[in-house]
Amino acid sequence: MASVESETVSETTGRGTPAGRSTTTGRGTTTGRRTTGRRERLRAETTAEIKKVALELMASGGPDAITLRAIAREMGMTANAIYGYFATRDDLVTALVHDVYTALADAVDAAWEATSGQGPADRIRAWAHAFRDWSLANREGFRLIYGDPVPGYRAPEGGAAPEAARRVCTGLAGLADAAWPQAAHLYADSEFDWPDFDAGLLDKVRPAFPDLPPAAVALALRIWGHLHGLVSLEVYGHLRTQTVSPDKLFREELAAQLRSLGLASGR
Amino acid sequence: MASVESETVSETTGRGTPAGRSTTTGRGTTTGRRTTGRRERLRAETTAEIKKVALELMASGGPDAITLRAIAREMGMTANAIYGYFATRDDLVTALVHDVYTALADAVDAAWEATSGQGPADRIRAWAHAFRDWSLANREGFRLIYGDPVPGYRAPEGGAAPEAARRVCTGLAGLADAAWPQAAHLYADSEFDWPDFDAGLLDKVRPAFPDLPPAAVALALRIWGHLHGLVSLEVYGHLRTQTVSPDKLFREELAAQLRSLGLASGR
DNA sequence: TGCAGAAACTATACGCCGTGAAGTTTGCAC
DNA sequence: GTGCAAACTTCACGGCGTATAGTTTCTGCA
Repeated sequence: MASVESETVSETTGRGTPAGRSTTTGRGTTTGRRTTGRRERLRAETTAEIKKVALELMASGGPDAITLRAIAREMGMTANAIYGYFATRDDLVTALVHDVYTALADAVDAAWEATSGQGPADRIRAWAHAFRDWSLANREGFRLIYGDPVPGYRAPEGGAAPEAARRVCTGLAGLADAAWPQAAHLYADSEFDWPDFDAGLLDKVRPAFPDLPPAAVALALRIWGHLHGLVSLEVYGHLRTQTVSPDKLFREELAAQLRSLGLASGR
Repeated sequence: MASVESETVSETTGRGTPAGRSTTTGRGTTTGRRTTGRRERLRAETTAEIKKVALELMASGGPDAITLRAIAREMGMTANAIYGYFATRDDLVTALVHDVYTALADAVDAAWEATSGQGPADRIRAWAHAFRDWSLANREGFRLIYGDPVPGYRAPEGGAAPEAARRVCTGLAGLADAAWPQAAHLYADSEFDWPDFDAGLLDKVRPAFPDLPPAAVALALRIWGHLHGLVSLEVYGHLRTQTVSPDKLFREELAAQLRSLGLASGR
């Protein structure tokens, strides 16, 4: 189920000086412990609590419920106090997107690792089900990551989301890698070449899977699209107004996908 | 390009009596024209203008920019005046969702009709490209329909969206119908049965395509998922941080889809 | 033709929201 | 023990949806 916990910091400082930078590391007088660390520890704890409360609010009221004032209320603070930790509401949301996306990536990676001894079909099935299961168990998190997170939010250039997305895509490249021996011949006519992909993605994918051609990375992105589409329609409630068996649909999708990859649909 | 124009009414009345119901049709004194119609005409025009302004605001500032106050400002009115036409902001948004979704359905239907003489592969390609082209040309509309439209919006039970979605799904059933002669044998082991689908959907699909089995409807929904996923990732900017060629990806997706449907990929 | 009444609209107000500016407390470092 | 910065509060602004009440304008009928 991979609950969402946070460790990223990405903080800002109070007005005035650029702080969080208690330059000297003075020693405590009597305890022998670095007294310097205390404030920083409190700061880290408060930062973590802000994010924790924000995620709780999100879980119960959707991404829209993430408001500085509500968080502050919950923590017994003033809304403005949060500005000591995040320069702006969007910065907070960006940090949350990072944490939540990381939790998703952890969940699918774990499913992949857990099936390391099995065949490609079973591993791909496990990955895909982990993706869907996480998304349905964390619908609000899914909407935070992939939808319009919060009223006026605009993601920063190149921020947390693309980074985490690349991690997920690297996992998908692993699926393509596993399927490639059987599937390669189907994509011989792919027009993709390395320059078609983002450099940041290739930096992760090519070292991990040195033998994989561009066509396989394109395949990974297409699989991402398939899974994302079905899950997204389900999370946003568009699918349940058409069928009462979205899970059956997902399973048939997987079967068809595996078949079209040339993998025995076994099981 | 199928611009979004509106004709739905879905209005409410001012406080007090349930109006919009000028019961008697009195005749004008001198002109011979029914004077009764005047107010209703003005009313319809104002309703249309509200929606038009709302769509303009959405096009320029995203769904978030749809605020009663902004619309009123644009129209030289007070925000509260809008309550004479829509009981609530969500009602307005619901009307907009209906109009925009209808525009999307019109666009894909038109592409389908325009290729009525051609083979299934070409028709499916045309439909899919119309879907993507409309979505990219109306990104904000796509987000309005498929995302979280506006801060606190919750779609009404069974409202405009499922209805329009069913129309799109019926179009998709047309694709499945076109492909079915070649593709049927691939889905012989489908576990879908009629009760798995929403009755409202079947009411539209089964009369239109009497020979289509449940498996084909499931196929239609899966194709919807494929296309929606890729386009959704693209509209929300998740794809462009991984590849610079989302269009190439979409074309390869279509080629693979057609191949997996047993349709010659011929172009 | 005049008038009751309804429809359309405005004014005011409330409680939310993000955020800026300025003031106050607290605790660490010297 | 004193100075300074970090942490926090208070006050303020403008924007939001919307409820209530008041005002204008048009219409249908006597």
